[in-house]
Amino acid sequence: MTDQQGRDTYTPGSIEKKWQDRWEADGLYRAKVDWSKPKHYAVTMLPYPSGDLHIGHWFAMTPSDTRARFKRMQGYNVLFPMGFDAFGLPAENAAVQRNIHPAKWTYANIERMRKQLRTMGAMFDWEREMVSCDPKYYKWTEWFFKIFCQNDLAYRSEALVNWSPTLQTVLANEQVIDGKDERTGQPVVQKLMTQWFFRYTRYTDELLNFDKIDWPEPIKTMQENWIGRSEGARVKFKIDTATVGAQYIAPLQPTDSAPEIEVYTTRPDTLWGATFMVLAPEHPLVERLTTPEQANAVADYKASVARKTELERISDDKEKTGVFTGGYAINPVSGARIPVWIADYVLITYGTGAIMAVPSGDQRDFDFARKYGLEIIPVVQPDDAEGLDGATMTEAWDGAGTMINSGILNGMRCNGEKGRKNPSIHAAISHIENLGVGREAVNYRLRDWLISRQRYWGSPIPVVYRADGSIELVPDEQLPVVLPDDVDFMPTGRSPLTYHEPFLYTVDSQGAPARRETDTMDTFMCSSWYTYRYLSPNYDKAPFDPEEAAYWLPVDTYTGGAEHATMHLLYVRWFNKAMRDLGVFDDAKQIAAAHGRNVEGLFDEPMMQLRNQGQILGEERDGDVIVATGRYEGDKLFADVVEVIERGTAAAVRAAKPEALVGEIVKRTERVLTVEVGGTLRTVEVIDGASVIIPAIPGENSVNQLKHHLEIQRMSKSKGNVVNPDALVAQYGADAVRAYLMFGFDWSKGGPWNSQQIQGVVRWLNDVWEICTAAPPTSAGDAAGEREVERSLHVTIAKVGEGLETFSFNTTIAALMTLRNDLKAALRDNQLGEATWRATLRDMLLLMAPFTPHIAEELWARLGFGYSIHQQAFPQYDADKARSETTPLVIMKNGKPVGHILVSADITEADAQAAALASEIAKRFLNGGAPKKVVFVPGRNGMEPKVNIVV
RNA sequence: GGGGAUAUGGCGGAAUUGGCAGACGCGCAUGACUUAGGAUCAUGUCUCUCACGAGGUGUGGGUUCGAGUCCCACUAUCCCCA
Repeated sequence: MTDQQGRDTYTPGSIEKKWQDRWEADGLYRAKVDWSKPKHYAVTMLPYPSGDLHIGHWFAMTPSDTRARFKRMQGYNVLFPMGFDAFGLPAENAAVQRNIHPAKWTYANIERMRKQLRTMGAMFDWEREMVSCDPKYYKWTEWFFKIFCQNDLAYRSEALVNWSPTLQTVLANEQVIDGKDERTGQPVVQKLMTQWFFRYTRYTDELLNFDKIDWPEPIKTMQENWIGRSEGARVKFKIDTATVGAQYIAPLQPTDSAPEIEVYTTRPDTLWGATFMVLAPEHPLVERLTTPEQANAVADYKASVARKTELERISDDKEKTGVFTGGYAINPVSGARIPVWIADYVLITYGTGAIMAVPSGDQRDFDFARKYGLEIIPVVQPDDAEGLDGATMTEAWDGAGTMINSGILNGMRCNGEKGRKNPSIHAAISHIENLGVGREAVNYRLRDWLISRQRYWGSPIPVVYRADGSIELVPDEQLPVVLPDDVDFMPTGRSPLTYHEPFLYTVDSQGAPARRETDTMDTFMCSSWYTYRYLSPNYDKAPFDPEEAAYWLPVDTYTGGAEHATMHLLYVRWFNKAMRDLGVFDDAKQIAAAHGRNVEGLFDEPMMQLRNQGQILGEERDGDVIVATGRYEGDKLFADVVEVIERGTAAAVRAAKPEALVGEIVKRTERVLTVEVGGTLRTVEVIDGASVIIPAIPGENSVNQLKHHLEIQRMSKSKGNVVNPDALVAQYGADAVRAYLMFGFDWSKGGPWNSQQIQGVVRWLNDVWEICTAAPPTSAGDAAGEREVERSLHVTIAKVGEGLETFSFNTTIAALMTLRNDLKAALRDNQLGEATWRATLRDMLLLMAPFTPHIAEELWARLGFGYSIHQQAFPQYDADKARSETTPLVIMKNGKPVGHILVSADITEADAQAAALASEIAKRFLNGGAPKKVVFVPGRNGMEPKVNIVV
């Protein structure tokens, strides 16, 4: 397109596809091992192929691409691959609901997303693409499972699962809403089943060490809390068989080992205050402890607990419930006979599944004891209280104080610290170890990684079960165990593998009949090693080619959402350590050493630097303007009629109905609306059964449909607030979308989409286009003006280089816009000669190339520079050129700036103080008096020098 | 419940070791060019004040020559996990 002057106008549609095709045809972004160059391996978290590229993908990937491009211009050999996390539940749901095979659905989505991803203009090396549901990928997922099994990193054990009695199947956590199956609404119960686990806990201590990696502090803190290391003791409580004996439903036999309940506690010093015990209802000793009188109560309670989710069980806001088993245990230090209860707030999967309850020291135990009338013995006396009495105390005390009622610990100091740093704990551990009733122990909140999924669309577990129940791993030469294609998705909710006979019935290595494992692996398993597969997605001798790994590993920069802090980002670290210890990196290590790389600790961590981006939310919108009528109680209106009206008619309606409340909804919490009426906020509660009238939405309306002001939500199709990147690219071009996503947000925070603000970058790109496509200036230029532009350019080079290094994309584009402003002003004033104009545009385009690769390449070509701009070096920063000869000297009075004078940029402290004191500004407030103090702040990093005069 | 974070104009957001708060942009206002303007250009835009000045980064304290930034207490909001 051309404008009135016959010049081309900027039409991204006509240049972007052209360059994308050319770059691909030329293999411009192929990354090949080149030991003569430093490498940079950048990865952005791989997408799930949901079928449509989302603006969130653009927000995550294009800034990562920009930084990878920057690294390339800095001289690194950069690998920036892309792939698909292609196993998972949505494909299976599509199969059930729409009768499409998961593979077909997934591959169609991948094909579509590949096309969409190409419109980003990113430097992905597509020849390295991996797809996790491809048998040549999951062959190695299975292989990893095998080597973990062979090295005691995988084992079978029981775990609670969500079991649907109606469907006779297991449901994933995300399929269970409020304890019910999200599709059928039928109740779900917790059931113990045998499943596969990885020994996550093997590496807990190493996972707590972050010395080698540059990861965000919040992520490290979250991983630490997630692992939850605590120090304390394991203590054994004997069951009181003497007093209850054969009354138990399942009496202990003389041959049974000593009946004991083991607990873990971080506070062994409070052992004397343990007045009862609580077992998880699923604890194996419960049956043996239950007396006939309590049998019905215990059975009923267990049944009710099975219906609760873990979340419901441990949330503190609900009242604790429990049932007495009828059995007793013996407190090992005090000898007291204490009752044993079961309660839902104790989980079988955590610790030993049993706790000693110290009501005087733990609020949950305290509440429980008060509710059921159990004894409370205070054992730590706070310093400001005296004569604590279990019968009258009102809350538990877990702080510092003096030990009381605690035998040999009496009078000892409890300093409130954790572990052996606390003298009372230190003494208690020694005591119980001497008595032989317990030992010091470290406990982790982290549990082993449960990888079994009762689903079809996942990597098979390469295991067969022989007739005698023994387990055999499928031999390597039979890998991968392939998912059968010809499966029926019956709407039972069960995995079709469980009734696919050719898959199910097989033979073991001796030819004897055996059954295949029908569970598949957690998809987090697939995404735990994809960064290695990128290196050689077609390699068939190992998960990756050691020649590639020796050069590229580890990942230098990993980017993605912080929501993966404790799941994916911990799994990848665990996996990497397991791989290292099983020798998976040994060949790569040798090759790397042969090339002179320092291999010490090279494979200890998978990703050296991690940065997180935030999330793009739906666009903010205005709230509904409503007319509410009803009954006032003070200032609050209980409305029985709420009607949404046109914004413009509010004043008229207000005049016509003075008794009604008319205004915009700024907030809504359930049925309570906050309504802005002429600048003041009013509260409206919409009563039960009130009529809500929303003319735009026909039919019956509910209070939940009222829109409130600035409502920001995650984008979703049902909310109708999805921002479609394809449409934006068609309208503004990929470069503008890339630039806006980087400019309009703090990348680490994200925020609500705003469809207006993209105009800023659109204007920027139009300006750059015009500047670069205009005829060269004919003026000879003006030395001072050219110097200013040169200075502005070098300030920009510094800011862009620094901003890209630190992922500060928004300030970096702001700097480029400032350069645009300076350049435009200089051109308008005819200050630039052709040589300076050309040199400045050259560097400006180089600075823009990582952000807006297409327009930069196009203008680069039009200005006659050689293809390709993306193979050029980043402009060299020259501090002398960025320097200005004079600088404002800020004069401050008591720390407040009051004005400035112009001085030489390299002014000395003495000169600056003298100049400041002599200035008219200072004289005015000094009034001839002497200053109390004068502080000089030297100028640095582009900041002006300052003189603070204290009066 | 546990954990992580955030709070700055009408809006998105800047602000290096504490050193001119509001860069850059959106929007808005005024003017110009136009048949027209949702295009473009120019100027302005934290608040109060004609001005001189004064105040100002969720609230209340503190440290400092100087605090958006550091410390203490509080309030509100968002995210994650179980």
